[in-house]
Amino acid sequence: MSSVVRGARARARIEVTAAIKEEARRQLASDGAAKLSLRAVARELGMVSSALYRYFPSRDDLLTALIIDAYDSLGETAEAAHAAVADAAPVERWVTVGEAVRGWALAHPQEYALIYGSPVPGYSAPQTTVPAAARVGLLLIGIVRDAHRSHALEVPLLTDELVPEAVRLAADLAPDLPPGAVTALVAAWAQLYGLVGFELFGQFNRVVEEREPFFRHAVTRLAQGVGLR
Amino acid sequence: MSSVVRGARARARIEVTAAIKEEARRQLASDGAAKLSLRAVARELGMVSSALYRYFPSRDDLLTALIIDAYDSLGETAEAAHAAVADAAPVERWVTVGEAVRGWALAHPQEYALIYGSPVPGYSAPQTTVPAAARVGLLLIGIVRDAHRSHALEVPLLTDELVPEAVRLAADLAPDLPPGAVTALVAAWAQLYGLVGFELFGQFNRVVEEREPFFRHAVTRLAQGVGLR
DNA sequence: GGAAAGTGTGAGCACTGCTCTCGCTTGATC
DNA sequence: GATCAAGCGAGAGCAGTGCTCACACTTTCC
Repeated sequence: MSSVVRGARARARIEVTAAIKEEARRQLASDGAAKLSLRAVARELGMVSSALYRYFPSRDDLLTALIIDAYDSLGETAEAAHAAVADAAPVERWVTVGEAVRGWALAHPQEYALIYGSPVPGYSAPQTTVPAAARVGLLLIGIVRDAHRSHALEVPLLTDELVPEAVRLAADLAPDLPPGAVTALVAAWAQLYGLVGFELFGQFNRVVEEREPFFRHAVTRLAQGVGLR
Repeated sequence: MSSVVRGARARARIEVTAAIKEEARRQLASDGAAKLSLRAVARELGMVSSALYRYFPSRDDLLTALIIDAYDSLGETAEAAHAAVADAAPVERWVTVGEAVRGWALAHPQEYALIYGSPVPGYSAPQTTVPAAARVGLLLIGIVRDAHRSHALEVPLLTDELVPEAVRLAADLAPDLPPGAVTALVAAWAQLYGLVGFELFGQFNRVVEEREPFFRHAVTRLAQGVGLR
């Protein structure tokens, strides 16, 4: 992809594409993914609906673009929050990332639902979304790796029944970490999203009163379970 | 509500209602909640679409009925699995319930997405669903309570910052359990669904290879974190 | 038996995603 | 600099959706 914008037409295309995504994001935030309507977006932008298909070949493609943006926005938020405490103790770094994820989710519920709730049924996220989706995971791996390198990681034990190969990530992204740590890390990663999802989707209504301290407590224990101290 | 079916008309109504739900469930399972169409259900049943509104005043009401059924089906499955190991050690009972939830989710992905994924956007589950939704939670509470009564529960510690009142459940459903146990229980409950959701919605693709032993291991550690032995 | 309530019919409204043809404008090529 | 293809917007149109309403018919209740 060339970074040089060749002419007025190319520049206009970029602007219109951005405007469409912006308006779509607005409608997504206010009404949810199911009610996101191409026609309504076009109407709001003062163009006819068929013109919009010059920019996104289908509704699903527009949604995919929004999903990637959402992953990036979440990843950026988490990375920024983490950067502010990069030199702190591992547990604090972990908790900070967890709280950043929760904060972003509460601020962008529909976008969170789009990426971590049930994927819009009948639609499976294409491969393009993978790199953007991995950002928070990589952040967590980095924290555990740092702890391990400075011998501050208490490696969790593996049950007998669990073969180390169960978590493929070990061989791919974190070959330097012991299997027990990777396993615990992946599980904690998923569990973090369980906590956020339950709060966001109302499962904690009439159950958990003080959400924020509860989350901080739970996510701290999650960090300890991974072996961070 | 009278349990006596008064006449042919009342009996027919029950049958038609059941047939609608059955066909709707079929379409839900095959195409997902978003593509569930009243007209298609009616078509399949050989009736005109407007007739269906005599039974369910709106699409959302039909969805609500399916949600309640799904909660009940999940609860029933979990309870049945638990009953088979009711006399076993607390950890085994816990793991059995967890595996039952996972098994049901894998067998009914769309229904699981309907109740634990993002709720269908623009639609918030009415109060009617609450009792059905609580069944698995009550099961888990029962396991912890039994362990506590037989002095087999290692009560988890609470961090200073977390006030015991944070988890309101303590005062309502399990006043006999210590706050630390209730807090850990609620967190573990949410985390269980994080594990199931990540597997179901593809987040473990290219990450976790051997799903079943991984899940068993993670959910066992979850039980231990609650204090079960 | 007659009034009232319940049930199915078909037309119709407003909306959706998407396609296709038509012209206009832009921009690269000869 | 003229030419010609590619990019773009407009508008009509198709098939589908949720939902409403007036109408007829049937069952139930008084």
